[in-house]
Amino acid sequence: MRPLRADARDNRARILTAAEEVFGQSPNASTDEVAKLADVGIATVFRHFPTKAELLEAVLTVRLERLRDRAIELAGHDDPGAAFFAFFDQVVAEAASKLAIADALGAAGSSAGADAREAGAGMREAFGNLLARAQRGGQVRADAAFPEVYALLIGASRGATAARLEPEVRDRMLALLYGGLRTRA
Amino acid sequence: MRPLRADARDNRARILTAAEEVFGQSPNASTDEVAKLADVGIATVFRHFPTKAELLEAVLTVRLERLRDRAIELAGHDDPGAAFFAFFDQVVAEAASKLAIADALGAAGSSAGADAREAGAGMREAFGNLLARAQRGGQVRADAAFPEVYALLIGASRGATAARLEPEVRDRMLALLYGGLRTRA
DNA sequence: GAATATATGGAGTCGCCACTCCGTTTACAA
DNA sequence: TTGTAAACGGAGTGGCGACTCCATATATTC
Repeated sequence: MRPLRADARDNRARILTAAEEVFGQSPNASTDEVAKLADVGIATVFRHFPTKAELLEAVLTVRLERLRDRAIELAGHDDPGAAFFAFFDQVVAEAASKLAIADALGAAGSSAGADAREAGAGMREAFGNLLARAQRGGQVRADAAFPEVYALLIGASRGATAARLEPEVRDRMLALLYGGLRTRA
Repeated sequence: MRPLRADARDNRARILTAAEEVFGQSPNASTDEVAKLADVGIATVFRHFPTKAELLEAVLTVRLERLRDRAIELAGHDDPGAAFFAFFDQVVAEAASKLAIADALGAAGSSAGADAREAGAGMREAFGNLLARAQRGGQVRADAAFPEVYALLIGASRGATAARLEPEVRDRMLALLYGGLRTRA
């Protein structure tokens, strides 16, 4: 298929941005709200994303890819333990301010379109890599397998989101959690 | 106000049970479904619970009270550490099979009617009591304050629910988490 | 076993929201 | 320019779901 016309490309990008904003605030907002914020007719939204689900998936995919990139970036750092926990921190912190990221994390594995599923897999792979490095570096318990560590990541994200934690409480919660993940002194 | 007529009392109870079942499966099911399962007209549901929110709140309240009772019961056990972790286990296990309980936990503190809020407070108090005992018994780190421990409970519940964990993964996740909560050997 | 206050069922009503239709506008190519 | 395929906007449309109305039924009271 031919490349998009310039205005169409612009609109598509604006719609995605608006959707991320709107659904970040309240995940079951209406498509109209997205159109309004993007300053675009409703039909335009549906032309680019034929279904609300596809729009949501696109937002989700963007988020997951961003997290994956962050994980890859952190994998280059000197201290693998610090890198691992920094990533964990960041995911949880963003989840707290953006409701949808936690849902994104949850949905990514199971009921989602191919794009989102792929993005989720990429993100998990990058996170798994951070974990493996931190374990080789002796900073994270070697007997902690990926699935349960990932479950903790999702849980901490969703918990922080649901409970609207004060930042200090969130940090103390993570400190307790990290105590379970770290190797013993 | 006068006591309910016998049939009305029955119906009310059946509606509550049906609602717990239905909303446990999918939290945004329609009121009709509840009516169908309770074998009652829609109007009857709305007569007893004038609003969908009130129906949800009633379900939530029942759940919270049940958890509180369980916590109180466990507070009588010999081993306070075991009691604490048993409660934790149970909440998480139920969350995994009943979607709504986690939402319940999350919503209980903030946006909910007076009944649910009160039930939530009662439950948290009972859980706090379990925690305090386990700390006095030297089985849980004394420096873990209630808010972050509670946040972990919610997080673990929501994480287990969202990720549809295999039971063994869930158990290993909890083992890691408990490692952070327990006092060091 | 009436009389009557209480309850009931289910056919409506109403608003919201995902999605479509089509007449108008706009980017691009020649 | 001008022709035209590509995009656009926004007024529909249809369906769903919360909530109401009221004619009927049934518990309770005497």
